[in-house]
Amino acid sequence: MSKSSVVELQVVDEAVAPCCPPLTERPLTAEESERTAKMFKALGDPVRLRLFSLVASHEGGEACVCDISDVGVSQPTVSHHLKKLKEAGLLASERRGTWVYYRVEPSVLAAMGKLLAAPASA
Amino acid sequence: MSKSSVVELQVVDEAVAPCCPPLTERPLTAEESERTAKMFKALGDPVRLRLFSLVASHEGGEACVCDISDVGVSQPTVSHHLKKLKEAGLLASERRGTWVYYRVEPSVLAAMGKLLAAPASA
DNA sequence: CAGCGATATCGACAAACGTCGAATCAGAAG
DNA sequence: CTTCTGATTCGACGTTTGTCGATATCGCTG
Repeated sequence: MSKSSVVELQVVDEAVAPCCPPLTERPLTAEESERTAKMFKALGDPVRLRLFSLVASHEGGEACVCDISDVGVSQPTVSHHLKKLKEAGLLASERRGTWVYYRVEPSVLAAMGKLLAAPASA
Repeated sequence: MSKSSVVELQVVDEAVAPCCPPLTERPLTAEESERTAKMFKALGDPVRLRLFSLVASHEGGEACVCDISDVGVSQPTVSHHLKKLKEAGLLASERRGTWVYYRVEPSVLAAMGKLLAAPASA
């Protein structure tokens, strides 16, 4: 409705929570699992994982949809997957004129990395 | 084809490959995405993620099925999910007498952690 | 061998998912 | 205002997934 609101980079902040000690440290509660699994599930599709890596590795940490649409599926499907990644809290989107840019939510990447961090050695 | 010499804990070695530079470094190829997404997908279910964390955090790095079966689903379902985790290369199983023990495939944990490692965020 | 407890497999079913083409929305440009 | 291009939404479809109860397998033990 509003032509340009204050919020450009909107995310589902519910999923961005600092959830999770390392998996090797203590078992996750049912609730933690529920929340965290959504992120893993979001990366559990080949096309989405590829889109995510395309955004993550793009210069400036963001990428226009038009730059990452060549992943072998139709454009509506790309849009659908980007939406899923956004809903999982992994990506944020911003419209700039004609194009829409996606960028990685950095805190989430760090959180997931920490989650999988191995205790150095056995 | 398996590179392992002394295999007592059998895994699907296809998925254990060292696949993957950090996601922020360069876009994954279609093939890399296909392979890596399977691991994320395996952790993309709440019950499976919980089972995995239960095994990962258990003393000795392994757990008997009987110790981790209380996750709110039926016993066949637990078995089904453990199989999925095994097929994804995340867990290995070993039968010792009456009980079956599962343990985390350590190299895979490290690989996934590296994959999500953030570039120190400037 | 018969029985028992622990896991795994099977078969079925509802729900969720990935995909597409068609239609719609949002800015930019004539 | 009309048109054009980029992106999202909609509706439909076949496939995959998570779950269960019933059944089978494996090892131990009497």
